[in-house]
Amino acid sequence: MNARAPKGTTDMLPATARAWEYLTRTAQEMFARYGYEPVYTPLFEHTEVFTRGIGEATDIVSKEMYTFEDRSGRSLTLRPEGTASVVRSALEHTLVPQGSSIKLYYAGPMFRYERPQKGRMRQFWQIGIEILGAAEPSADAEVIVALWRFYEAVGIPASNMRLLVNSMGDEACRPAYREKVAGYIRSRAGDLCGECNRRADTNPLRAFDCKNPACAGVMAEAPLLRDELCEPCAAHYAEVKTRLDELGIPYTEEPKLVRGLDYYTRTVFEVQADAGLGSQNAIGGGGRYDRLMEAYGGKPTPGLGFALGFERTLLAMEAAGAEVPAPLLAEVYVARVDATVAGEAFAVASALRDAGVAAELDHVGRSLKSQFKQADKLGARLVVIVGPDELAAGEVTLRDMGTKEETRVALADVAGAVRRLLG
RNA sequence: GUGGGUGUAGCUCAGUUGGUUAGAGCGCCGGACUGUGGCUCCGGAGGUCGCGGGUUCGAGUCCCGUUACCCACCCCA
Repeated sequence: MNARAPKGTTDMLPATARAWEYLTRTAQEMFARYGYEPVYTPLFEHTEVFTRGIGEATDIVSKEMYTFEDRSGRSLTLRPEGTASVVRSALEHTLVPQGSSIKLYYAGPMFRYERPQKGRMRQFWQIGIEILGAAEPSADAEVIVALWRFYEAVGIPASNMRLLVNSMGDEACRPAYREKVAGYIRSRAGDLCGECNRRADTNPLRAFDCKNPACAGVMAEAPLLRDELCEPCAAHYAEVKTRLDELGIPYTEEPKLVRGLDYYTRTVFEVQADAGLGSQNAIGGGGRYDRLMEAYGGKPTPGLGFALGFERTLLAMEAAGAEVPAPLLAEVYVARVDATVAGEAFAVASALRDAGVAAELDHVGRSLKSQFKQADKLGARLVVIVGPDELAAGEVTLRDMGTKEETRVALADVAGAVRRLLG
C-alpha cells in the first residue's frame, strides 16, 4: 500500500503538534479576554453554504473545493474556510436575535484543492474569530487589534509584519465603482492580459491583484474605491483608522487590497510576514461581511472577523526565532535494577503520576545504565532506583541527577520525598 | 492547470571521467571488571541507491518514461 499521507496533507508529528496546541491554547486564553466563546462547526457542509456565501465566481468555489456526494446523493463540501459555516450556524440556531450580538472563535482544518507550495497545503489549519450583530467601527478595530496582538503574543515582532487595510464599500457605492472599473478595463483592453479582460465581466476588482507587470501599471491608474466611497462608508472607514491610530497599531492603507471572497463589505485587512514565508506571505486576514446572513435567507445582520493560518504563522515564528514552550515529559525517571522488581517500579511510577509528578520508566527492558542515559536525555532531575537491595528494607534510592547525591527513602513515602526534593 | 528543481541508511548529506562486498556525521542499540547518566573510546543494527525500461561486458553514476516531494505562476490564511 501507499504509506504516504495524501498530497497536500502532512502528519503533524510531536514537534509540530506541540506548536499547534500552543497556538490553540494562546488563542483560547487571549480571545477569552476579548469576550469570544468557542464554536465547532462540521468539517463539511451542504455545498450551497459555500457557493452562496463565498461566491460562485471565486477561485475557491469554482476550482478548489472538495465536493462529493454522500450515499444519499446530497452534495457536500469539505469546508474551504470557516466564516460561512459559522454564519450558517448562527442562522440555524438564531444566535443573533434582533439587536444583540455574539462573539465566537474557532480553530480547525480547512480544505482546498490547490497545488501545494511553501505555506500552502490542501489541508491547512486556521484560527478565526467572528463578531455577528455588531455594526460599529470599534468592532472592526477590535478584530484587527486582536489579530495583531495574537501574532505579538506568539513571538512575531511587529517589525516582521505589515498590516494592510482597505475599505471595499457597500451596496450603495461598490456596484457603481465596479462598473467604473469594468469600464476602465474595457477602455484599456489592449493593454491588459486576457484574464484581466475577462475580469471586466466577472470580477473587475480582482484585476488590481494581477501580477502581470503591464496590468499592474495600467491598474495603478485605475479609479480607486477610496475616492468613490459613499459618505457612510467613508465615515466608517475613517473611524476604524482612528481607533487603530489611538492604540498605535501600525497599518498601511492599501487601496488595491481585494479579498477573494465575495462576501466582504467595507473594511478588509491582511497581515503579511516579511520573513520565513515564500510568496504566500499573508499570515492572516479578514474583514466585514454585512450582507452574508441575508445571502442565506436570514435577517440583515452585520458581521466581521478574521482567519489566520497555522502553517504560515509557524513559519513566521520560526523566522523570528520564537520558541514554542516544550512540555516537561519526565521530572523523575524510575529506573529498575532488574526484571524481578518490574512490578514495584511500575507501582512507584504510577504513584508519582497520581501525585502529579511527571514520571517515566522503561518498557523495553533496557539495562540500568541505559535507563540512566534515558533519564538524562529526558531531562529528569531525579531518578528513583528500584532494586532488590532497597526493597528488602522497604525502601528505594533517590538520586539527584544534578548533585549526584543519593538518599534512601521509604517506599511508602516516595511521592512525598520526590515532591519535597523537586520543590 | 503551467513551469523549474530534487529524489542514496531514521535525519542531513558524500559518492571521483560508469568498474570489485555503496560511505560519513548525527540518531539508535550494546560494551569499556561486578546495580548508575551527561564527555571520550570501541563495537553493532539499519540501504529495493523513488519506480520502470534502455544503452553497456558492467550504472547510484548516461538516456527515456513515470511517480513523489519542494519551489514558483495562479489564488489565498
